[in-house]
Amino acid sequence: MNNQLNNALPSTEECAHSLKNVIDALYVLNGKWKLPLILSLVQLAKRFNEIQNEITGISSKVLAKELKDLELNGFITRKVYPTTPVAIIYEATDYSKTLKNVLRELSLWGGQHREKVKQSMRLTSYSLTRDSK
Amino acid sequence: MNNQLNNALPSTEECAHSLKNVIDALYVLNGKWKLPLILSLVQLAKRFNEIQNEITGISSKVLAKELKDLELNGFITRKVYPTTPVAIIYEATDYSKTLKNVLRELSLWGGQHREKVKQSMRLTSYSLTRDSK
DNA sequence: GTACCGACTTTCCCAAAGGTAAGCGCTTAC
DNA sequence: GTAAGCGCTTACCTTTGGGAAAGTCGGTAC
Repeated sequence: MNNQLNNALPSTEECAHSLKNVIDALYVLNGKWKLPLILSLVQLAKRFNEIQNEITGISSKVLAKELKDLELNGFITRKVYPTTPVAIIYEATDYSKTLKNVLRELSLWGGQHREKVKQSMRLTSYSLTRDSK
Repeated sequence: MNNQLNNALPSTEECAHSLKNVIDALYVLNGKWKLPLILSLVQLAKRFNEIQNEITGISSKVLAKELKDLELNGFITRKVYPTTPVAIIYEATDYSKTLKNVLRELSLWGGQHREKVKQSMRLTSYSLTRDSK
C-alpha cells in the first residue's frame, strides 16, 4: 500500500487506465474534423451548407462522410423536416454533450497555444531579419 | 448588446473562436499517438523501449518519428545521460503539462465511452443470438 | 570474437484520409 | 425554360499514417 492518502501519486494501474482511456477516446474522435463538427453542432443544429460555411476548408465529400460516421456513432442525428423545400438539419445528440468538458478544455488550450505560436513566430522572424541582413 | 449577463448564450464570435481554437489545437495534436505519448511522458519520463512497451501497438519507426515531432513542437525533451552505457530519457516539458486538463477530460470521457460501447455490444450480441436462432 | 542490448534507421508496402472538380436529382425563383 | 440553391455522390489523385521486418551502430558482457 503506497497510497496512504487519496491525493498520493497515481498508481501504475491508474496511469495505464488513463492511457487506455485516451487511446479509446481518440479511436472514435480521430481525424481532423470530428471534434470541430461536434462542437459546431453542439452549439447549434445546422444544415449541410451552413456547416460547410462555418468549418472552412472541409470539402462536401469529406463532410458527408464525417456526418455519416458521426451519426453511426451516435453523436448526431439527421432530421428531415418536410417543409417545402425539405430542410435537412443535423443536430447533436445528448451523447455529444458529454464531450462538452473535453471541448472546453481543448478550446482553452488551443487559444493559449495559438498565442504561444505567435510569440515564437515573432522571435523567429526577428532573428531571420537580423541574420539575413 | 445581447449579452446582459455573463452566463448568457455565447455569442456567435465566441463560438467561432472556440471552433478555431479546437482546430488549431488538433493541428499539433493530430494523429493516433501524440496525446497518448504526451500523457505517458507527463506521468513519468521514460526511455525508448519503455515507451514502446507501455504504448502497445506502436512500431519503432512511428515512435521515433512521433518523438522527433513532439520535440520539435516543444512538448518533450530528449536527454542523454552519459552513464555507461548512455541512457536516453524522453521527458515532458512544462508546456506538455498545460495539456493536463485536456488529458484528464479526455481520459474521463474515454472511460465512460468504453462503458457505453460495452453496453451496446451486449445488446447487439443479444439481438444477434435471437435473430440467428 | 561473438553475441546481445538499446536506440534507432531503412526499406517496402498498403490503406485510409483527404483534396479537386465535376455532376446529379430535386425544387423553387424569375 | 433557364438559372440557382440544396444536399449530396462520383471519379481521380496525392499525401499521410502506419505496419513488418531487417539492418545498423555503438556499446558491454562473457
